[in-house]
Amino acid sequence: MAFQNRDDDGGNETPPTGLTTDTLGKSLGYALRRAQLRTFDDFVRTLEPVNLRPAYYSLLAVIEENPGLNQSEASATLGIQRTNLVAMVDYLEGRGLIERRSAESDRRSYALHLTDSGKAVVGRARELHGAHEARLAQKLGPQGREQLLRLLQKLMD
Amino acid sequence: MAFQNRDDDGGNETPPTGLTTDTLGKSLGYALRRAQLRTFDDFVRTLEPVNLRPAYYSLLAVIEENPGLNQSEASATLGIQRTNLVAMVDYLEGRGLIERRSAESDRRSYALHLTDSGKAVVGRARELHGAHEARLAQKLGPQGREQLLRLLQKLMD
DNA sequence: TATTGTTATACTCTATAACTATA
DNA sequence: TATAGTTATAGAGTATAACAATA
Repeated sequence: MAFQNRDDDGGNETPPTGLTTDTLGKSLGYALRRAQLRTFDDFVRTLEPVNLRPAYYSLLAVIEENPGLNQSEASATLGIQRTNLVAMVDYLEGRGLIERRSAESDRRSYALHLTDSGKAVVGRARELHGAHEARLAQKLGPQGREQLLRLLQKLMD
Repeated sequence: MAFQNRDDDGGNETPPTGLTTDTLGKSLGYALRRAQLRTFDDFVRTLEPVNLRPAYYSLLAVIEENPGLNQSEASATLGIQRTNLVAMVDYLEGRGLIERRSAESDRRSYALHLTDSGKAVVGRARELHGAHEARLAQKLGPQGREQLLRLLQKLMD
């Protein structure tokens, strides 16, 4: 830590300026945010070969695992607003990765399905995702990853 | 976990739909993102009494700890673009919480300082921030917080 | 030449209100 | 009445290019 602090303290940010950031350096919320942003950034670059943003990949993955679900179910599962999901579905449908099939049981809703092309893309994306997760696991160590998952789960309660 | 899964697996999201989310449920990046968003949301509400967004609070805190720093230093420390910091400084100056003093050594830059009003507000904000951090610590347990900080630090390497 | 602050701009993500067609 | 999908819209947050003043 090339980062001078009057009083010793454990985990701290390492700003490139050499300035003091005691308040933020001691903040768990801030550490969580910075780590998430850096991890997310790596993931965004990871998915570039398939030209998908993380949210779009997550939508494809949910459709793959729950073929025929409707848009309300997809948005609720992903924590996205129904209204904001529309453009995402439009986009993926425009790329020919998914399709809206009119549901026979409820004529208001669409059943979402992957196309063959979509299945191929999500398969390739899943490989890239796996490499990203492996990179994180390597940083954390074997049991560090499980520890982190458990602690993050506690934050969700 | 009121959330059926064919195969047993440890840490998983708990979507309100009952749909399967194996890919996302096993993803550390996704867990990190969801936990950060929830934590951030709590922090946003925490700061409402002082009418400050988290980024503005972090700027006030950095100025408090490094009085006289310039905008480039502030933006680099916080990981914000210089260009995007301008409106933030404008806003806080407009509220009378900080001031731009012309730096004698370098006439291009401003020295940022808290006003007396700014010191009072950041003091109150720090109390609220402390309550937020205490809430997180309670969810994680005594040593859980330190574990999490250490693991997040590993992600930053 | 390089740096500080600045403006303009654009793109993504997110949130709300209101509409339609169905249920 | 309520729900599924949709449109319009607005607010954050973030990113790049270009400029004037100063170093």
